[in-house]
Amino acid sequence: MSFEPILHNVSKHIQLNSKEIELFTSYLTEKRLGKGQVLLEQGAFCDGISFVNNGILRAYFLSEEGKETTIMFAIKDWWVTDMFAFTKKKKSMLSIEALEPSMVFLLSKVNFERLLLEIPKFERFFRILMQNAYIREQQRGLENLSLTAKKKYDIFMEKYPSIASQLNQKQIASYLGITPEFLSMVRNGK
Amino acid sequence: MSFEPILHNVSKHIQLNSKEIELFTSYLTEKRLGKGQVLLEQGAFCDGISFVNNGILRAYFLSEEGKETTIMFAIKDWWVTDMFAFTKKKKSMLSIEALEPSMVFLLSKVNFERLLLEIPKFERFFRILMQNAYIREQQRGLENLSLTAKKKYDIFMEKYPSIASQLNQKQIASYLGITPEFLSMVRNGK
DNA sequence: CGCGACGTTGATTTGCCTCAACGATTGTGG
DNA sequence: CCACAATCGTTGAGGCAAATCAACGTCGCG
Repeated sequence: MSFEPILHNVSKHIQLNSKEIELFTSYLTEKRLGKGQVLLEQGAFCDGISFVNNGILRAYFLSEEGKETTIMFAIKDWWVTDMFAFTKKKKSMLSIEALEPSMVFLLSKVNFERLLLEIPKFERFFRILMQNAYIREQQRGLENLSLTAKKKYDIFMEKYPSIASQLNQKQIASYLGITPEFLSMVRNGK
Repeated sequence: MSFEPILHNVSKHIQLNSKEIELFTSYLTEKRLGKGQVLLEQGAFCDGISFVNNGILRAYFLSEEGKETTIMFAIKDWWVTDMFAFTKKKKSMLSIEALEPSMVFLLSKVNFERLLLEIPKFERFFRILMQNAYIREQQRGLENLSLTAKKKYDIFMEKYPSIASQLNQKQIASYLGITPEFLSMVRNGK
């Protein structure tokens, strides 16, 4: 169990001394997920925020009509949670599942709050994280409103090639907000 | 020129002493905008982040084909900027205009950074702000991918009645990502 | 080997767009 | 205060992007 990847991630924005590192890592729980295993279930409470050490996760919303919409994929070096449920202490809107065997470090809600109090530098860290997440979501929202499926697909492939290569068509389609059948058309240029 | 509204906004998440209040307010610039006047122009550099004291602003993207997509409306007590351009020091993707005579307090990029260094509590404040913005955008993105125009309209009207009442149909349509003509259909249930 | 998930293709339908015409409302100069 | 233009909202005809549903080939895996 090496903390190197998560510490490297944190060090992108803030510097920790050895005492802080010790405290921070003591707040983390290692969690291993098999393929298809669920990290968070829609409707359940969201106990924390996870850093992906390795593997690949998918966060998605399942509508009443049974339609799945993928909110995000998370690979190595990404943080993932249902931020709404996490923040507002409401039941989760999203499910998060492992698409491949994965390992995450879970920072529980309680430990998250402790961490912010005890090492205020983490306010800065998460401020930057949230700011970037906000920018990404806004950009994606704009693309979804203004672009055609083909262009959205091209952008996705260009932006996240390492993610895309691990996904099947159904998963990509559910991220783009189109059907697998139509994605097939788009890809083969019919 | 009263700082009361912006101080009240800040006090929702952090407490400032009188010295900090003095420093903070010294970093703000009052800016008055006439109806239709532009706060930020697409392609220009984004000099700061603005708190809306009164009035109503609209942030939108203008595509090469001439199609406008509204990213957000901002009324009293909201913060608004092109977060992408602000953060990455790139040229602005968005324009921001006043729909009515408005007054904002501008916190310049330089002062923003100074503020974070000099009063680290503001890291917390903006962390919470960004976190909420992220949640909003993610939710909206989900709605846009999974819902029909009618439902999106209903949700918008329910969520932001005080904003909606100040908008004409073209503006609402550009926020929902549909044409004004189609919004007319939706409204009159044809 | 055979079954079930995955991808492809086609026919039909639907949600929304485009363009154009036309009333209603607003604003403005005389 | 009126006349007229400009903007705004409505309606309709026709078109296109994407959905739906169904059939079928392929492949990996028990």
